[in-house]
Amino acid sequence: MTTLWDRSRQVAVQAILDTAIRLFAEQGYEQTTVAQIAREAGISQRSLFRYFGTKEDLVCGDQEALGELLKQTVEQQPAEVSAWDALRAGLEVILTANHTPERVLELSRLIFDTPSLQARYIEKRLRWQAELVPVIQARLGTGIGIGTGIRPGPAPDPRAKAIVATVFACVDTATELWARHDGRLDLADLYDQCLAAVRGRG
Amino acid sequence: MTTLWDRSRQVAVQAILDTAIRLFAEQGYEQTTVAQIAREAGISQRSLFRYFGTKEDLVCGDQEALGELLKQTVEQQPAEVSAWDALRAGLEVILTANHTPERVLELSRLIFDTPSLQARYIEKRLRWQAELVPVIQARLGTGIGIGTGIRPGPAPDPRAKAIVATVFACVDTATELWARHDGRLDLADLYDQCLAAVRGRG
DNA sequence: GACTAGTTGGCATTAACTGCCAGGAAGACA
DNA sequence: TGTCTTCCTGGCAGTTAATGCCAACTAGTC
Repeated sequence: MTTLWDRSRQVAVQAILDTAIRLFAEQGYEQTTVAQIAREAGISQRSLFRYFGTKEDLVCGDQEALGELLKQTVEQQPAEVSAWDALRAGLEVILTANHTPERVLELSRLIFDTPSLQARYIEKRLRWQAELVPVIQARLGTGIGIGTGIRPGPAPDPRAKAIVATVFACVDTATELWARHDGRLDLADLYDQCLAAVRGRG
Repeated sequence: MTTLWDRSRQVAVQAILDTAIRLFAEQGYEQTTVAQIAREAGISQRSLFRYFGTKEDLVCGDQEALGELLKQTVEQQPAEVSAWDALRAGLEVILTANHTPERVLELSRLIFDTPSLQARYIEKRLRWQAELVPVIQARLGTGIGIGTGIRPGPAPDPRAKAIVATVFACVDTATELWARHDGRLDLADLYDQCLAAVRGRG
C-alpha cells in the first residue's frame, strides 16, 4: 500500500532532481552549491542530504537499482549463452529501461565533463562489476575447459574479472563517444564496434 | 642548477609522503585527517596543500610523470609493432620504473580498499588513456585496412579508444588480484592471462 | 481525540580546501 | 657585508560538503 508519505517523498525527490539537473546544466556542477539547490527546490539543506546522501548522488544516484537489474538479467540468460552475449543482453535491457534519451544524454555529458562526477560514476560502476564477476565466473566454469585451471586454492582465475572489466571499458568508450556526438549515433552499434576492435572479429 | 629551495622541497615532499602513507596504512585513509599528517610531518597544513593539491594526491600524486613515460615508450615502439604489443611494452617499462615493490604493494592495497581512492586513481588513469588514444590511433591507421572507414569527418573511430580502455581494464584487474595476493603472483603473467581471456587466444 | 512513529528543519561541528596577508629565508647585487 | 628582490611559509578567516543532535511537526493508529 502506498502511503501519503511515500507519495510526497517521490514528489520531493523528483523536484530536487529536476532543480539540480537544471542548475547543473545551466551553471556547471562545481559552480552549483547544495544550498542553492535546496533553496530553489523549497526544501531544507538537511532534508536534501537525507534524500541524497551526497551531492554526487544527485547525478549518479539511481544507479543502484540499475545495477541490480543488470545483474538479474545476466543471471537469467540461458546457460548456453556465452559470457559475452549474456553481458550484452544485460546492457541491452539497461539501455531500454532508461529514462528519456534526452536526460540520459544530459547526464552523460555532465558526467564526462566533470572529473569528480566521472570518478563517482566509475566508483558505482566498479560495484556493478564486482557483483557481476561471480555470475560470469559461473558461466565460464561450465562452458570451457581451458588450461587455466580453477583450483580451489588461493590461485585466482582472472578471466571473469577481465571480461567484465573489458565489457564495461567498451560501454564507457561507446557512451562517451555517443555523448560527445550529441546522441546522433547508435549506442549499441558503437559498443559492438568497440568490442569488435578488441576481440578482433568483425 | 639545483638550488637549496629545490632540495628542501624534495625533502619536505618525501617527509610528508612517508608520514601520510604510514598513517594511512595504520589507521586507514578516511580516518586520517590532513591536519594530523601535517602535524606529524612538522609542516603547516597550508603548506601541505601547496605541495599536494588534494588529500588524494598524497596517494595517487606522482602518476603524471608515469603517464608521460608510458606515452613516450609506446610512441617510440617500432612501426611494425602492433598496438597491443606497443601498449604492453609501455606497461613493462612502467612496472620496472616503479618504486620499491613493497611501497607499490602498500599503495595498491590502499587504493583498492578505499573506494574514493580507487575512483580517483581511475580518474588519473583516464587521463593517461586519453593521451594514448591518438598514439594508438596512428598505429592502427598504418597497419590495418578494415572496413571501419576512418573518414575525416565527424564519424569517430572507436577502435583505438576501446583498445586502450581494454588494456587498462586488464591492468587494473591484474593489479588488484596481485595486491590481494600480497604480490606473490607475477603481475605481468596475470596481465597476460587477463588479455588472453578477453581476446580468446592462449 | 490522544498516541506513536516517521519526517523535517535548524544549529553546531568537522574536514577538505582556498584566498589573503604578514613575516622570513634564499639568492642577486652593490 | 648590507640591502633589496623574490620566493616560500604559516596563520587566519571563510566556503562547501557532510553528519549528529534535538525540537517541532504531521501522517497513520487506536
